[in-house]
Amino acid sequence: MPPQPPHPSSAVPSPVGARPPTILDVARAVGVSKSTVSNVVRGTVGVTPETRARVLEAVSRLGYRPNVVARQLVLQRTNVLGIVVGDLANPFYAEMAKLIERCAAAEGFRVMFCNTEVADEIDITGLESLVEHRVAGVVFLSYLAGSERARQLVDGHMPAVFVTCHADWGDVVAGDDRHGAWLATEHLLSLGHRRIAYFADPIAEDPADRERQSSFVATMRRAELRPVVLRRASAPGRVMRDGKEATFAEVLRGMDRLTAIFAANDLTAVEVLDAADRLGIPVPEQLSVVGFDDLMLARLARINLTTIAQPKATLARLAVQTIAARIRGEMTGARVRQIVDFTLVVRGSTAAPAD
Amino acid sequence: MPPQPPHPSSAVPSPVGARPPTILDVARAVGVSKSTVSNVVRGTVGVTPETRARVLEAVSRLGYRPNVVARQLVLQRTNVLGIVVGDLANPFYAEMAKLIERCAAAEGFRVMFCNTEVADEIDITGLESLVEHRVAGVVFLSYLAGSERARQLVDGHMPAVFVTCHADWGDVVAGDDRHGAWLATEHLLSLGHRRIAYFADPIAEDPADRERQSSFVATMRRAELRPVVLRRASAPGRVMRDGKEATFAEVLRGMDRLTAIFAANDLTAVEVLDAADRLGIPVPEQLSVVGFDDLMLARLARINLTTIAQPKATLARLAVQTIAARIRGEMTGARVRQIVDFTLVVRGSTAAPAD
DNA sequence: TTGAAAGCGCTAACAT
DNA sequence: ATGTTAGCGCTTTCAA
Repeated sequence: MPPQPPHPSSAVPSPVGARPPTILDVARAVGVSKSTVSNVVRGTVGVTPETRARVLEAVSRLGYRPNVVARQLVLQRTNVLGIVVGDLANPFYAEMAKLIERCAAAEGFRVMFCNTEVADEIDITGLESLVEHRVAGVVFLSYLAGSERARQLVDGHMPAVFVTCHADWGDVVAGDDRHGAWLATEHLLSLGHRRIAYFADPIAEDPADRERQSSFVATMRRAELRPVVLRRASAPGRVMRDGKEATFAEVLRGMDRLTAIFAANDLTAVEVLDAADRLGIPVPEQLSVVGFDDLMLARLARINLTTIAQPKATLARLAVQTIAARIRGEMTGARVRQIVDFTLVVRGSTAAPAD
Repeated sequence: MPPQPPHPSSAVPSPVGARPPTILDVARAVGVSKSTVSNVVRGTVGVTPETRARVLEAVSRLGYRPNVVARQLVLQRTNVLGIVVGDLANPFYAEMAKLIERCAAAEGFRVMFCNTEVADEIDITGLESLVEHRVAGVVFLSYLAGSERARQLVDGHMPAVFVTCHADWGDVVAGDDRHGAWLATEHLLSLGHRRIAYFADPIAEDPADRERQSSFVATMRRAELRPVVLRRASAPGRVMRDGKEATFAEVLRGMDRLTAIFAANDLTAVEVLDAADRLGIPVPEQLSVVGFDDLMLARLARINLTTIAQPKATLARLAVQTIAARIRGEMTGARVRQIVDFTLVVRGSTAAPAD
């Protein structure tokens, strides 16, 4: 669409006026040296109240704002954190991104986002750009192990923290996925379910997903039950079971006669709810569903999903505190794994099986 | 929670090694001058293929990456866009943020987010920080008119574009809220509804909300019907009607005997669905609901919300193209308003009224 | 085709 | 208490 005619009341917008005043402009206006202005601006001691007042007056009169770029160059460090996130449109990452931005601001850091899926070995231009901007550290909200190029770029150059994901070359802040999956599976078992399937995340089968899956399998085996693992097939409404494609209906009603499904995350769980609705299978009467993440969406009356809640605010806080401590050099030595607890949130999508 | 003991296999992480190589390191390694390296790195003409090859070899051997901070200082401009967003946890903003980040990357810009609610005259430290970082331009995803301080900070210093929000001092890329509201209201009218209410956004009653509301009122008046306007009260399940507080049930079943509600946005619409569900009022049989935005969540089978779709990808693209053109000086002169079309998406939350 | 040198705006050590 | 000065890493004339 071509630009519309100008708005009636429009003025010429910001001719992106003369360059913003520098510290030298202020110094000249007051009749002092750059250093004095610098000292006032940075709030260091040793400036006469009277000089300080004159400087501050000029600062506000000229609208002076320190040029962070110049400061960063001379200080050899930035106050910018790089945030690598796989998909901001995924509410889980969006919530985490917001929390991290808030915590970072509280610690005096700005954030630069990069929506590149680091899974992609090919396109890590986003990360490269972050590194070229000399971000003080990188927070990975998603990271697929074995991204050697990503590691080369960051490791040894700046601190990295992995939040709800894992790598062996940086600090990790994550939940205990094995425990979470155990909570979910145990909840279903204690309700009396025996024929339970795990529905893997069709998008990113990352280490977290694999942990959840293997913990589900182990828990089922311990109960002497046969674990079934499903994943979405190419076509909607179709799933893969043991490498063989089938319809959702076949799996649910067929030989497995499933009474419960534990989904890798809430988004996947909602897909399961949708499929069940379409097939006329009532939840939770005929099918119990458990999700993972406790997205806002799981709380909606119409969804009302039993799920495993991640303490997002805690994860974000720990991640930012950790990387801030590394950046400030307050924390040195071996990398650290901080594991937070998941909790089971029982809502309306689970009940005792009918048979 | 205190840091856990180090991971068994942990090595000391990135001692944040020696400073990254500079252009001078490369120059010395090859035995040429800084300028030559600079010319090679930036791909300018006039370098012997042979020298170029030797420089590139050293670049990759030393792992040299240009320092964008230094480049920005000398060039007197950055390739960073500031994005001001009210609430990243709101899926609409999250989706827009993602799209804008993607478009910006395609145009060669990085983005720096700032989750400050610009409504807040008090806390615009986020915007201040963006300005101090000398971002090349600011994209406002939410802006409440009258934020004089925000205007002071940005106007006249760098280009600004307002996406799905409005201000009279920058370019605007938005949908036609009046038309969208007309589409929604007309849809309900054509289904036969006569007693329809508008449910205002309880959070941010911004200009877009007011446009939708006044268009709803005008459309109703044109049909010689009485427009009802509701907004959420302090307590859940309670609403304000004409300044008087009432329960949702009273409003729906009481004197207004509403058969349809047009909500300011999808999130508000979902609140209405929740309330109706709790009251045992079937949707759409007893109550039709229309939302606005077409969030991913509106598509879920369990929500299945009739709504007005914003062309988010188009909005993001136009916004980034516009600000990029301003930054590059390709676009000068009066500010521009680009208005995109909304479309009605009919789903299962609307039907003809029962009576 | 390549090199030397100035300078972007700021901080910090040192001098006054 | 304030001023002087030397860079931070890079781009960009201008010379060679």
